[in-house]
Amino acid sequence: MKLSTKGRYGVLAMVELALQYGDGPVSIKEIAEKQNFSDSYMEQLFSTLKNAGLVKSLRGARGGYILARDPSDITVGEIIRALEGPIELAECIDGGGKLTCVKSPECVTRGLWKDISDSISNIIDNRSLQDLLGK
Amino acid sequence: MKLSTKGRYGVLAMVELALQYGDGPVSIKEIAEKQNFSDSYMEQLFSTLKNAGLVKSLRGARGGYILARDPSDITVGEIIRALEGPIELAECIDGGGKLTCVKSPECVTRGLWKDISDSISNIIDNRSLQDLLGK
DNA sequence: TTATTTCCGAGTATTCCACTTGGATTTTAA
DNA sequence: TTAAAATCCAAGTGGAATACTCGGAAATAA
Repeated sequence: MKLSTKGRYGVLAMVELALQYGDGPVSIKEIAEKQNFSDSYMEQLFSTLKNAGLVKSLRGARGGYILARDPSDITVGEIIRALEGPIELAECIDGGGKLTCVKSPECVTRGLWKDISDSISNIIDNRSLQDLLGK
Repeated sequence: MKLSTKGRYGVLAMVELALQYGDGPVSIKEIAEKQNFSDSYMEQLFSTLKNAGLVKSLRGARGGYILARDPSDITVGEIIRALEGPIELAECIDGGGKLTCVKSPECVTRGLWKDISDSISNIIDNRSLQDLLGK
């Protein structure tokens, strides 16, 4: 059970933006070099982050990205969900119409997966970028 | 971030064994039919579960599998770890020699991944098969 | 006007998942 | 003794997802 690179790279990239918050835009190239990521891959992640409203972009030379809100106001949960989709260990809960769990009502593991998802959410939704840098 | 079918099927299969604990061996065919899984795929999972010491097998006609211990003494954590490997969201912690996280000491996200892993472990290591059936 | 940057859509190599296949062996029951 | 039922074992496979790359177009600062 592992997070994909999207989530991991994404959080680290956002940390980089948080570090330079208030100092103008940071380019993908700079972030990619610092963290040793592929910059064309980073582009994709930032496109997603932008659509999610977590960053703003400035095009052209000297352009780049800045956080859309204060680092204390952006949680890890928002970043991860934007890049990886919702936190659900099994798709037995909400109605995707999948036949995976027809017997969802009587399923004994359903509560288990929900408890785990909730506990993950509880952590990531209560940790901001500021928290990661801070204490 | 989703659990693979190994973990999900595995826990459900073990629940099936727990339900019939004390009534002699249960065959893969029976479990697969009940849960609507592929039985040849189930075979693989049970092979792993057996190597992990969670089930015992009885070969030949009228054979099958039984839990190696009491349902109250087998945790969901043991099952999931046997089938899915260790719970680690990123491989920055223990020394696999991977170059992924050379700067592990100063990595700000390291504590985050660890906190999440710990909270997952806390749930799955404290929930037994008995718990799943019971209350 | 040229460098630099984001933007966008598509393509691709590799890995992983979720199985399947084809047997060999063990045991029970007729 | 033989047939059926079951585990055991190793390998193969198709499809999907991951982790990228590539080729431009558009915007902006110097």
